[in-house]
Amino acid sequence: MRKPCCDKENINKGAWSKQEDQKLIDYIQVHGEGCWRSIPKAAGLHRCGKSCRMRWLNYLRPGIKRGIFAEDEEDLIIKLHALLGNRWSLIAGRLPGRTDNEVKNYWNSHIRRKLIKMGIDPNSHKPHQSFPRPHVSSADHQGASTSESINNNKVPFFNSRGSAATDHHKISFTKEETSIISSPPLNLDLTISLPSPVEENKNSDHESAKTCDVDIDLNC
DNA sequence: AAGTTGTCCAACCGCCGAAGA
DNA sequence: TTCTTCGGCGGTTGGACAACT
Repeated sequence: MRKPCCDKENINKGAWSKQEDQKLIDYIQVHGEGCWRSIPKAAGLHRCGKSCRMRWLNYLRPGIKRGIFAEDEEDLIIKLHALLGNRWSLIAGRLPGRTDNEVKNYWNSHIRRKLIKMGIDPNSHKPHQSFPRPHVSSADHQGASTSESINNNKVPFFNSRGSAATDHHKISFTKEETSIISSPPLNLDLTISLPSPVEENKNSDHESAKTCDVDIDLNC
């Protein structure tokens, strides 16, 4: 039996009060982030260390962007989810100021539903077999790349507005992410363009770099 | 106006992997 | 090598509020 992360006695639960927030902010501003287990006691909070960490990282940390997601953020979440699955921390890492919790909530409450409505399986990002395919008029998928990807039996990325995405995101991935993307079980049906010779040279100059750039052709 | 249902989102829970003893 | 501790992550819950009947 695993020990609880903290003593359940004398531990506050539920919403944080302003005083608690202030205590945590004050403590971290002075001492910095550190041993979360010891922070509650040191800061005079009757909270679990994990709870303090969650509160700080998701709400109190400077630079947190609150409020509704922009269209491009939403589109990026969909695309990243298609690539990474439910790796909310990785996805959030690509959205400056957004937290994994927020991205996860937004996915579950908005995007998931929207995709289902569109007849797209939110897990596989492919048209759901039990759903009727959304009717797409010929005007809806103009552009060679869209029909091309369909002809190539590739599943187009749909953006959050119900149309095929037409932008061209350049996304930089860490080595870990790249290995996730390229691992066989994930059939992600990506169209990845080859780097230009200039970029190739640039990359070879920085072989030790921790990230590599993958141009994902999201034109559908 | 009151009751019911749906939605949102902050917070909790439990599991996992890394690090250290 | 094994055990313990801790931080981090993703899934889930439950309260607050809005929309609907």
